[in-house]
Amino acid sequence: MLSPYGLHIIESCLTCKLRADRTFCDLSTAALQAFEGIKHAISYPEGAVLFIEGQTPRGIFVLCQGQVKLSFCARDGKTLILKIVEPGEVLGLSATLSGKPYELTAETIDPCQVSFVKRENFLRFLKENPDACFKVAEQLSNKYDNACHEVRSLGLSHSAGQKLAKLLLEWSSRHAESKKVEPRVRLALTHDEIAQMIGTSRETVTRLFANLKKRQIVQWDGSTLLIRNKAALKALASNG
Amino acid sequence: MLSPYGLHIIESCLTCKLRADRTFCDLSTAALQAFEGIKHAISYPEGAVLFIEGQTPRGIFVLCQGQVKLSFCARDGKTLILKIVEPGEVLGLSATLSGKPYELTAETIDPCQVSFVKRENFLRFLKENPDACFKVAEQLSNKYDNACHEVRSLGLSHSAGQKLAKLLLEWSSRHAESKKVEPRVRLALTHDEIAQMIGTSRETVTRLFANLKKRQIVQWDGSTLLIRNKAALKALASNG
DNA sequence: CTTGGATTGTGATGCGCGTCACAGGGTCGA
DNA sequence: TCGACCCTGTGACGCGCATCACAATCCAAG
Repeated sequence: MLSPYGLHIIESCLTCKLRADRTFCDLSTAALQAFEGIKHAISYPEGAVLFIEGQTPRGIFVLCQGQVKLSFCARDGKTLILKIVEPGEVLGLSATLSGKPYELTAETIDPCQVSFVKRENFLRFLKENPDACFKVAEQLSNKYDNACHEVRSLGLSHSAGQKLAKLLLEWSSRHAESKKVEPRVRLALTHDEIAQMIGTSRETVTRLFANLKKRQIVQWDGSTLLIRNKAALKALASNG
Repeated sequence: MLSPYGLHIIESCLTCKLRADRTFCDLSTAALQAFEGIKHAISYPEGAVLFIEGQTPRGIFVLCQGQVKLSFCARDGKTLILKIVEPGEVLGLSATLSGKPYELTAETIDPCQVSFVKRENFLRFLKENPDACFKVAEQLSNKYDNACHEVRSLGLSHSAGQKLAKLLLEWSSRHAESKKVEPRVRLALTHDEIAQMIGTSRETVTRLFANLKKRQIVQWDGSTLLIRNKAALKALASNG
């Protein structure tokens, strides 16, 4: 079945084949059926905003397909990207649980399919399904761990170059097509967005990449990045 | 009863009078008894290390009394303090749940009383006590929220002065003795530690304080800080 | 009271990088 | 095919702050 934005919609969680790979979705049969009863499958185009930091939480969004950008935005327009979320992660979880405002903004960067659950339904669901509650704790652990890494990177790095090196290494270990000595990373982000991920300016990113290229450490191949000298990159990233 | 380090030890969670005020500890009777059966009450002197980032998780530490410093440490010795933990918070929770290494280091800055629970016991306890599991999720929400604030502050601030202003305002809203126009904050931290909280150098903190004092925005009174012009401080902190 | 160690206060210096400004390319729609 | 728009590349300039190097205090312990 095709949705408005060209997605192949997964109709039901009960028959979803991707479920086993996903931390949260792999629930007991009973919990899964309860979840199926309260969730709404929604499709979003690229650039849609799921929620904005500061809003009172309406509920959670389980990302089924597509990618979502999580970011903080300052009043002067400056933006900081916390991470790009992959399918399987639950968004708005922390705020929905605590009732405090969403702490960041979630915006799709692809066409996305999402399972939305209203706050009161979700809280009831958790009370009635202990195993789901445990999964939620696991999800939150991962989120916390992730945020801690960002704090480390932002707070302990000595230079923008160091932060960029760390980011590239992280990508190569997460998304690389192979575990080879020279990993390739598909990269759909602009220099501006990369700058927002490491808290620096666009020009600096451009200059850093130019430098890395000159020193034969990385190389562009269309929209994929080839890391030619992982050791050198590690040296740049080290300490912190 | 007095412990080695001059603490008034709370013998049992079942009779602990502070329980109701604390997010995690306020469990159902059944859960509380189960918890009582697996916890170990431990006392630490000032400067004791509960766990170090990178260690495989041994279990959780519920802070009953005292204060604990959570920090990241880079290989070059540079340190970043994430927060000072107050009683009631559960430490090492995320790592214990996920099995991943502790993401930061926890060190007492007071004599502390702690309830320690071994990892396997704690996980079993959670499986058998759904309400505790929910409390854990709440705790993790708070931790995540907290980490997000730190990311915002580190990543979106334009200057060290801005970060310091934010920190002082946060303290004044959390620890101030009164809600008055000129809040007082007890402050046991050195300039060096404050620098480590906002990711800057000690000298910068000294200079910033000198500046604030000259402009009559803050004022020292022994070990308490008096905020004389909260509006000005807010102006300095704004944006971000 | 004295001494030694931690804490605070200040000047000088230099580099990183944010910011402004503008010049190519690449893409898409009219 | 042309213009509008977004992305990338590069130079110039200047501020913020890390760093080094001491001096001035403060405090606890002998």
